[in-house]
Amino acid sequence: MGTQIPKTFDPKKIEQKWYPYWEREGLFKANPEKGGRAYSIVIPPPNVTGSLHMGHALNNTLQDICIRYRRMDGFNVLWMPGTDHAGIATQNVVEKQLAAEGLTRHDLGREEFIKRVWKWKEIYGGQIIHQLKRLGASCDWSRERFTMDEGLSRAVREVFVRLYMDGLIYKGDYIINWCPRCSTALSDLEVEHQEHASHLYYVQYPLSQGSGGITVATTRPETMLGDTAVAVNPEDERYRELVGLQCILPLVGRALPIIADPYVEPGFGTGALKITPAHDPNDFEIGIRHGLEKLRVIDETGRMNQEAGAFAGLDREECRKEVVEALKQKGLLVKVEPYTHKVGHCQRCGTVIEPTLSKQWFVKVEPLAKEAIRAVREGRIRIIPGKWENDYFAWMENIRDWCISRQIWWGHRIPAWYCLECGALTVASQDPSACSSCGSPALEQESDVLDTWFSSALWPFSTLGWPERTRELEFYYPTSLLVTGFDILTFWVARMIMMGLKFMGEVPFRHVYIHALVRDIEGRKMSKSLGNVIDPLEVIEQYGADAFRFALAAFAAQGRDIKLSMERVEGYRNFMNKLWNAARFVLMNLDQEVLGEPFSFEGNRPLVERWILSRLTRTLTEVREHLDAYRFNEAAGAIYQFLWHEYCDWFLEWIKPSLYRPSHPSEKQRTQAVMLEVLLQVLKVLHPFAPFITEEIWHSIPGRDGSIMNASFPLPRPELLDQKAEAEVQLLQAVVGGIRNLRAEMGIPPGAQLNVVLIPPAGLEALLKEHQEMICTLGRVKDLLVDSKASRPPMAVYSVSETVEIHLLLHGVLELEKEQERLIREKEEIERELEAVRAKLANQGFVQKAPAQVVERVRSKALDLERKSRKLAEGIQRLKDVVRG
RNA sequence: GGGCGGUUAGCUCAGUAGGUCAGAGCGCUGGUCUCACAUACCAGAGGUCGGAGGUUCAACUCCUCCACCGCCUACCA
Repeated sequence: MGTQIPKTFDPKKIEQKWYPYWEREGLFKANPEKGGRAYSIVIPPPNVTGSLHMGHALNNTLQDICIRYRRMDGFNVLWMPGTDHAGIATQNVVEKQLAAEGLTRHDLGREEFIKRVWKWKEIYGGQIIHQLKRLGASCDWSRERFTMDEGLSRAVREVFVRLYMDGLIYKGDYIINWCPRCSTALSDLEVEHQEHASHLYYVQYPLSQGSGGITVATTRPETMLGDTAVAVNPEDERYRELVGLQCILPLVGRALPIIADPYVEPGFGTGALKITPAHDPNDFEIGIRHGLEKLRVIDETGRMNQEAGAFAGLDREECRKEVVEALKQKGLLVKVEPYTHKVGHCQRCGTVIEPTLSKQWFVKVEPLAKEAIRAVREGRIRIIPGKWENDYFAWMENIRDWCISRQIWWGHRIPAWYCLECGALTVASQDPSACSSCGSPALEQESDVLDTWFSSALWPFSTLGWPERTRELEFYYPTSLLVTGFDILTFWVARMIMMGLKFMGEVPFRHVYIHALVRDIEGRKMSKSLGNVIDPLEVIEQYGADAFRFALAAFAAQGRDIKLSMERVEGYRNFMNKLWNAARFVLMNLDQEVLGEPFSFEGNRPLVERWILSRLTRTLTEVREHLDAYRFNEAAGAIYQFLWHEYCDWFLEWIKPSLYRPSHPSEKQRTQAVMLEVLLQVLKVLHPFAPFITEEIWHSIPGRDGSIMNASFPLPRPELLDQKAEAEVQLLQAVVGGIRNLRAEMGIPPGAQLNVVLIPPAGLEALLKEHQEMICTLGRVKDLLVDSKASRPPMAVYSVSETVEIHLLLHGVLELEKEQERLIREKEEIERELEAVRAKLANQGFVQKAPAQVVERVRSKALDLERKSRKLAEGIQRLKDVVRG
């Protein structure tokens, strides 16, 4: 007999064994020179500061499934890995480290600080890469990139310069989102809005002329120090006479014009709005429309500046209190109402954003967005599930210019130089030695760096070597698929599409698969503050990477978030163990001869073999279809169902007698060959989901050369489909099920001997007779009589399954009354069903309008039920006869 | 304010293009250590598919309204 493998599956050992093997053998390596059909994915580069969380785990599991599937299916595959320098996030981490030493980045100076960040990156930055390896990710690590690499930095400069030359990058004074903590500008996307319970303050602004005043409502009284107007709606009757007059800004004494602007909602507050163009985006717009002065009163650190007069030096929050107090004393605070509204916070540090007037660099996105919309509209890119396309369009159609400059140090420094002589700007991809305008060598580079997402936007082509025309670019671009979460659809995906179209003249990827969010079991986002984070590495530690990956795939139904808990992974750990033991069984029952021979699909086969091969074929077809459509859960489910409930529960049990007590050695070996072949195919189809265990089992079967990764992904053979065999087995299963059910209902222990008489309709007699042994084995029957003409045995319990009468002979006394009741209950149930079916058939509309196929199906169901009901009636009658004597 | 999504067995969820789709896993109940597996095997209970209308011969599946929950987004201070 065959090889022995351990009784329970130990994931840890095999994970440690196979990942290094794959790397050593170079099985993840991509080579464009080999040609063939290209299939490529670029990884969404995790932040260097990051460590693996559930989102990464899901994201990369799905990518790995796609990649391994295509690789086995004969594609020339590239999975391009790398990390993102994550400007603000990384700078924050290192600054925190410095703070622990009592230092700030300014103590070090720019150059030293950047050195320090690089040093940090070398030490801690690779963490997530190791974690991805634990998961089994089959990236081509030899190509790993970092967004601050020399090559990628060159791409960044090149893109910046070209966009600038095309007039798509400009610098200007605009109101932007300012984080006083990070001390930098942020794009709109980096601002998170949260509800705040706050107050609405009503403040009286006295008129310059005569008595009276105008009351404005504001949530931010401190900004009044920067007010340069008061606005009302032009349609508002209440204020019509005041428009054109002036009022006095309290506490400051400045005269403010009262203007009319349609933006003002008459119904909100008092209908009068104070205008602070330098600290509110809407006021800014109004300011431009009316040519108002823009007066900054809050500085980079969130404190009031000199313009705030008496309040200068105060923090924003402090100042609010003081202003309110001062107004109260002057009797100008009319009232205060509680008010809840949304306030912008810094995505990275949570500080309240200060909208501030500032000189920044912008990308003019509209022309780029137009092309990007077209690419999706025309189907050159497909977003899956399709509903996300709406979000994409909605965002792209209302897109605003993208603020790309950041006032931090860690990142791609903007390739623009100011001439200290003439003030002209030189933008160049190479460091210039002289001013492009006056030729002076006295140049100073822009100190701002670029938004991190600027370099990420280039990722699909910068990682492939752009701006060089590399073989990689030629062969692997456009990439085949992008797998990502919806949260960065706008941040990243949309921008990659814009940049890809602009600089490669072609979309960056064909498909975008948007996966769900992983939540905790109660549906809450996993977050450190909630303490509900499940660490992927702990899951791997406990249940193994394969079980974890399979679980994630099985939960990845399109359009719904995943609620994950350890218990749910456990079930899939059990599945892995099931596979393990099935393999163990196969190995224990393999003859040497079988291992030597290649499997042949030809020849006459007994029912059970035709059946399992047919079922396998269906499973393979389904798995391919589901994977091609990104229905990972369905694909996983199909494999699970087939392996556990068809291969293990029925096939292996069914063939045991012929393995243990074969009538001919050749039959045994033929069966063994099928048993082995089906297992091998399952291993291959399962490999993308569970790479470690499948590799381990693959190698434990003698005669396998090399990695399962080199095996080809099974192609279904349609000639193996056998509907007749499936129908016949279904009937046999029903009969076995009927016997088991009777036994359980009668409370007969599985050990007890059973005698059974089956009375089938004449047409089924041969089939049942032929498979008496199977029925006996699986139904645990000792003596079985199959005879369509047999008379009903007197002392027996009775059931009808698929028109086959099942009589279970009892040795003891049959409680006739009870048995009668049981049959009556069963009959009633059948009758209820029958009634519904009959009503359907009696409905003229149904019979006339429904497709013939459907009507036929209902008719035959009615016949079946009638037959069953009749047989039950006969059984009941017989019992009555027995009782009478 | 706008948009989107969810509401199916005790729990977590499938149900792809209206008619064997009322399903799975876990949990539960009863019975088994049956020579691959107790991380297992066998059997079973359990849902008028959120509510109300409508379309249709036929609706969990399409339409309308309502309720609750969640998300995204926005220029009502």
